Amino acid sequence: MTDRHIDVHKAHDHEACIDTALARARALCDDRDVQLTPIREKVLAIVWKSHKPVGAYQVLDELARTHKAARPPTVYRALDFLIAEGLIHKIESLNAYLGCGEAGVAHTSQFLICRVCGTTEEIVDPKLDHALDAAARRARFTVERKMVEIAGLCGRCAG
Amino acid sequence: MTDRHIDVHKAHDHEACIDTALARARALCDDRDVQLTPIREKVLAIVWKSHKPVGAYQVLDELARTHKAARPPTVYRALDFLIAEGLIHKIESLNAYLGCGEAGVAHTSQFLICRVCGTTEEIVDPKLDHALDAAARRARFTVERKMVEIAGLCGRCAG
DNA sequence: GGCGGATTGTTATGTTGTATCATCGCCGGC
DNA sequence: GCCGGCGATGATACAACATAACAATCCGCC
Repeated sequence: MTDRHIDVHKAHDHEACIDTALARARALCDDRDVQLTPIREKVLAIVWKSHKPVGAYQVLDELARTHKAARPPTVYRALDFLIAEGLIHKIESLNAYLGCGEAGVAHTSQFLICRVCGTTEEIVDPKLDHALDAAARRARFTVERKMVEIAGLCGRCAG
Repeated sequence: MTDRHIDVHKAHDHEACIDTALARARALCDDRDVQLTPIREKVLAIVWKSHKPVGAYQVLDELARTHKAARPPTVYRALDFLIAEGLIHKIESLNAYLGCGEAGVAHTSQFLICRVCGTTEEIVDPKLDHALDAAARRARFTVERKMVEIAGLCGRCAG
């Protein structure tokens, strides 16, 4: 496999980004015997159009261009499916959705969200993950879902 | 100062909890020369009625019992003030608000949210905080706001 | 007395997310 | 062949969360 950990802040071949994500999604759904239907795939492609979280109604607007019957439930059902399959994440502090760069790999939601350009980078930091687990264990808490969202300035926007 | 790190999952004198929070808020606002007006204090008291995050419209319903003119902006303005002064936190994954147990002390938002009973514990974990900073630094990211929300089962509900 | 800033009142609207029931297409059992 | 079930989608309505914009009020201060 090629290195998927690209720097989202730098110029890169984003078409390839999207293609990789879609191909990966198809493979994962196939493995799991779940259906990546045309609607779901279109929604996934829309979410992947950038490295910025996208709102559900923004997805709806895009989807409606090629799918006139699209309504809020159409979009939310697709988003729910994609989240359940680990293909996208919800960014809670923005009520928006972002393609998962680590689909198929167990990991925690950890994000760096640039306040200026909106670009949101998913990071995978085992030490941070371990610190989360340790904190929960200390409080006798059984972890089901971990959310880490760090807002601020990306290197490009700060520099 | 008495130990304010009580175990929110255990039975405790919650009236004292509220009183402490309100007294602390009054003192902090006084120090800072900002006004903890009756509306703001009422909203703070409502948020502190439990250790579960409370929605803005739930606050509105409560507030309206004693303050007929209350409307959504009334509540959101009070909540915004309380957040700005560090007296409450917003729990992003629930769109709800929780009294801050560490008001006046610089700290990161770190929460353990029980899916069953709703009780949400604020934790202050310097190691976790450091791990967040380290992860951001590694990505050349300037941190402005850190949010950690861990959802799952509290010790009581896990059995 | 009146100016200015902070707070609250008031109305309307924008944004995000769900409930509910109907319909469709497919596939396997009989 | 057909029928029953299931997963997916269509369609309407509504609930929940949040803000815009402007008016009115209060209060300290010159």
